Amino acid sequence: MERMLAALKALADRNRLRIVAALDGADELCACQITGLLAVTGATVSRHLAVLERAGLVNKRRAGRWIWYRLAAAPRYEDLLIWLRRATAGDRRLAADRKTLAKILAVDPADYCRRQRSNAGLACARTEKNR
Amino acid sequence: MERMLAALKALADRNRLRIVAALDGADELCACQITGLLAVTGATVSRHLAVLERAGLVNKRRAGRWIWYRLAAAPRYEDLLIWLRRATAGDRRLAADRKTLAKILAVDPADYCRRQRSNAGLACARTEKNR
DNA sequence: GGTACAGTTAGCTGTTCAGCTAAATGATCG
DNA sequence: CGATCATTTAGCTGAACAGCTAACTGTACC
Repeated sequence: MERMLAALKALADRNRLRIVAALDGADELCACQITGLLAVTGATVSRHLAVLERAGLVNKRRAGRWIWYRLAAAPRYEDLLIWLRRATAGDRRLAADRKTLAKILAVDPADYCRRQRSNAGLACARTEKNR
Repeated sequence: MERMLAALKALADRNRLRIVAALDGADELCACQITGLLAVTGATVSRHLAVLERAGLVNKRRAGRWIWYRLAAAPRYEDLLIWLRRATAGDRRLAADRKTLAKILAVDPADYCRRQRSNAGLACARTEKNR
């Protein structure tokens, strides 16, 4: 029950749900790309990713300076993800996220991270409002 | 996304998860029986049930003095419940709840509610600890 | 080795929320 | 009607937690 509750609590947050949906579309993203997508601080994203990892929902992989995250292939969460996909099917916010993510993925990750650091407000970030 | 988040938040609480599991076993329960099961205040149970109802997870039905709750038959939450059943399959706490619930259901509801009011600590309540 | 860089951790603030008690509501029964 | 009973609402307290800034930890590149 604890593990299950951890998973539900991990998903019961708007930004973490957006992260999971994004990872479900693109299969691997670095923390920096997710930061750009959500338009929140890197520190905040880092904590969200830690919550998702502790719940066993995502895995991380270090590659040099970057850390890449992907959805965990846990049979335990198979049905949950199936529900999640259906329930998010027509969602506007997530549709917008997919468009933003496509723009982010079109750029080389190294360039994207550098640009994000120098210029806090990117195209994707400017159009989003949190809360 | 809002409705979905509401459902996830509703389930991301130990006692509400116990309520849903209980309703999934016995198909209809009155607030008083749930209060006995969880061993918390009636006021607390009432708020939990309101959260579950607002999320569309349960329905209520008034019958005289009592109010009966049951799981909503919403296709929207079908897959979620499927996952929930599998994920809770071997859970000890919920197994204990099922035993307690059997005892509660063995008594006439009217008697049960009256007895609960006069004597705060019932057999089922004494053996449970919250948090 | 020093600098720059990706990500994390620490510490703060404001909000949300689960639990309680006490008062209110709605329904039955004498 | 008045009493009683099942449930809800109001108001409180303490814990959990999302967001931020600033300081730290590794890693790569010069």
